[in-house]
Amino acid sequence: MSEKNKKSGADDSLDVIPQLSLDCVIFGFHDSTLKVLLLKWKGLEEYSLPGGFVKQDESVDDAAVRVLKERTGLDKIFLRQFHTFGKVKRYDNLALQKKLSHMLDEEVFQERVVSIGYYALVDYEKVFPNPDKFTDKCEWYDLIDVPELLFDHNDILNKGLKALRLELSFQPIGLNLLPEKFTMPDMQRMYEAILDKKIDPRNFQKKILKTGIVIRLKEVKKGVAHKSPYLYKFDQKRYKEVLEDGGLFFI
Amino acid sequence: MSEKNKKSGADDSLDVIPQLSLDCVIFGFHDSTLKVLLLKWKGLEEYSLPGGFVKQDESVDDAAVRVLKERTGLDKIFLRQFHTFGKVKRYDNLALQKKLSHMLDEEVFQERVVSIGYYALVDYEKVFPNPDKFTDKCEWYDLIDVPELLFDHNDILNKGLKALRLELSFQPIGLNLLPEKFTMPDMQRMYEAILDKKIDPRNFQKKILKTGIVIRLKEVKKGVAHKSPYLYKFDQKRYKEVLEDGGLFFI
DNA sequence: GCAAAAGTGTTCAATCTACACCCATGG
DNA sequence: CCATGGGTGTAGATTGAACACTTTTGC
Repeated sequence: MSEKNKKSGADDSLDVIPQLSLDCVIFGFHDSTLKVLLLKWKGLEEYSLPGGFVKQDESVDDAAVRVLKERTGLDKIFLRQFHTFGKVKRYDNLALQKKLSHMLDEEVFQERVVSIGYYALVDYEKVFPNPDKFTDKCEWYDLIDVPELLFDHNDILNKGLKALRLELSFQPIGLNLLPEKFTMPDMQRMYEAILDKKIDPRNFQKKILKTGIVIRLKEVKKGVAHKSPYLYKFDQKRYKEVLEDGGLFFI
Repeated sequence: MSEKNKKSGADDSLDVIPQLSLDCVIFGFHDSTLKVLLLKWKGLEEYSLPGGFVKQDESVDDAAVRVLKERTGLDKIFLRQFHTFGKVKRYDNLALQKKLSHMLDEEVFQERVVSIGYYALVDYEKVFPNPDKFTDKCEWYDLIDVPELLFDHNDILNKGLKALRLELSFQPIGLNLLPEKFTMPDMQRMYEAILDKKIDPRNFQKKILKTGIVIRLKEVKKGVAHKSPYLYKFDQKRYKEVLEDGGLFFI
């Protein structure tokens, strides 16, 4: 969605930085799988990442927070800038122009746009997807089901996923991706979904507990079939310490 | 140097992306210390990182290569984008305007600029520092001697250094920072300079040799006092493999 | 009572860390 | 010949990987 332009809009669009956008890869976690939030464009069968332009009086980070809030209703979430995409031709302008001519002016396609990529980790349950004026659907997709996206958004998504996986290796993750109370298997499934590989539950638990980022509660999760698992919550103080120390730990 | 603008220049400047610049933290290595290339501005006692704007018909990466080539004469070097700096006020516009009013138009300071940070690792011996039209000196500085820089360039420098240190932890480094033939102590001193810590020479050698990225030559370095050290060169094929595999190795 | 997921400990291998002495060279 | 930096191996500690059985629950 980032490829709108100051010439295309009307009211809210004269005060943005031209030729510079941002795009967000918004990850959520549900049913043991990693999901991404995609927007379906009006009148098209095609999808893109949520994105937008940077206003003259807001920082790029704030713009990302705004886009995220607009699309998911969430703020105070985990958001990381991971790369800026600056190729001259980030997509086939001509083909795109045909597809989008019903809602964007011609000039939009004459100017290249540099886009700053962010990824976010959000609590799937708390998100209320909310399309914008160019799009009519805003939906979660399983990573493996992600279709071909508009612009170079498949590249952005892949690079964002790579950055997330790398970051996972030396920073704690989960505070914004899991619900407040969660079980150890929940957390393990999150790691497995992100890394796309199986992890041994004994070794996993040992590692996580050693970091001290989680606290076991006195409750167990009831109402599930089979043995009731313990509930945990994050020790936010410790979590932040580990984040800042870069307390390298690998899964 | 990135804060010039299409309005400030004359000939070469109308075809750049407005409000978007790039800045390069150029690291070199000499006398066991890590150096950074800084530019001194004409008529001022102040310094900045080398930087520039992105032309409409070049990619951001190409623009960084160009800036690097202009300032150092080098190409085919190691260059990495590490962060995009997008605060609204990246520096004190008013103070800066006073300092630079003799060579930049007033409007330059009215528009904020977002800057993409790159760091480069170059062979100190092969660089011919070359100031640009805003600057009259282009010199290497020891990291610890870096003065207060213009704009937010101290921030950019620090973040670039941090990114380099992190990258050092899981990627081979040195191909562009050391001369073609080097000794194991040379390489160790490079790591020590970058990480700013002492490393045990036996453990260091073991680790480096295990990765296979260097090949011991049949020659030794002559003409130095004390025992002649062996010379090594990089096994470039293996080096690139390890780079791509992200063959995590820690020092 | 049975099917399915949760919980838990040990062993072995690999890796990391710490550490000290002899050697070769130029001066 | 001596001062200086280069070269090298081992032992102990730590960490990582592999692995299986018992428990609890809902149905």
